[in-house]
Amino acid sequence: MGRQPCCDKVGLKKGPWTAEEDRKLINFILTNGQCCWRAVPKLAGLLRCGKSCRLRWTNYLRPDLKRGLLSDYEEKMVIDLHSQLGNRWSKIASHLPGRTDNEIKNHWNTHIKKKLRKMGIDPLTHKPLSIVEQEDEEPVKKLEKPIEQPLGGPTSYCLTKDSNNSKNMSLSYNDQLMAINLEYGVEEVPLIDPESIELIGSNSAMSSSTCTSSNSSNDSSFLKDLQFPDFEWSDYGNDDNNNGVDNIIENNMMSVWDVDGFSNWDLLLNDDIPQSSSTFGLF
DNA sequence: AAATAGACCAACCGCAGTGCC
DNA sequence: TGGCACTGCGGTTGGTCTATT
Repeated sequence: MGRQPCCDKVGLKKGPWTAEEDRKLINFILTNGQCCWRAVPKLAGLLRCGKSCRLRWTNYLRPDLKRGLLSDYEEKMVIDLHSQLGNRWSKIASHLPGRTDNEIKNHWNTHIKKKLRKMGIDPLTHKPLSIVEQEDEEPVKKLEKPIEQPLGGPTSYCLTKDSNNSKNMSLSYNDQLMAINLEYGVEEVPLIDPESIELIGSNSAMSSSTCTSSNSSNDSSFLKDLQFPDFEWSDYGNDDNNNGVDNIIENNMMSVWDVDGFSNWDLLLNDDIPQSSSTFGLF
């Protein structure tokens, strides 16, 4: 017996989400928390399948998401992690708070892959292309899965803004590694503890540039006005130097992140904190 | 100004994993 | 133990935007 489809697709809407749909979904989750996704569309009055709702929420509507391009530091993290974990995007994303697996995957495919190739590094194996080509000619030697190594280990690269210039491209692999160690130090690529991730609670306006969706129907400006009480849609990941962490500390921000993603929301919702409260929950 | 190509990214698809009955 | 429901994940698609011709 075949498996039932995740939802009855007849009459269900597909494609880009409208602002109205976003609003409904956010209001529903803020009011009720996350329950079984299958029931969400019905209860929220949406003509979407539960899966679509979950995806929309986790990849776009969650208030703890950073928007905007990945910083150099985040890119380096992604490369390091990819060298250890391969295409396990969700695992990689778990080390980059505020970033989704989808976002990282897209960024990898559209930016990082190209940069690595320009540097003469094979994005699949994280080895110099010359070596990979040699190995391709020797089919006996099978390419192995990237070996698990500490972050900052020999498969990490220096991928700074000038990594595209010919100077860097001409570096040997060993020189590149040396450059990495000089720039960051081998021990210096920390894993970010998810528990330490916090969100801005100030009232500064969200810059429009943080609304990166190119889809006009996804105009998320309304998100600012939504029912997250005095909640700041974070743009701390959007600054040039990724000094967001500093901003977070300076702004006395509060943790909204949790391992399971939502226990804090649940706390908020269950504790009868008034919607008008300027305290966005202290955890 | 229009056409085309390439880049980007949100969303979809289908399979795998997990937990419950 | 097997079937089912549900969630999570990674690969892929397709629409939109931007740059180039």
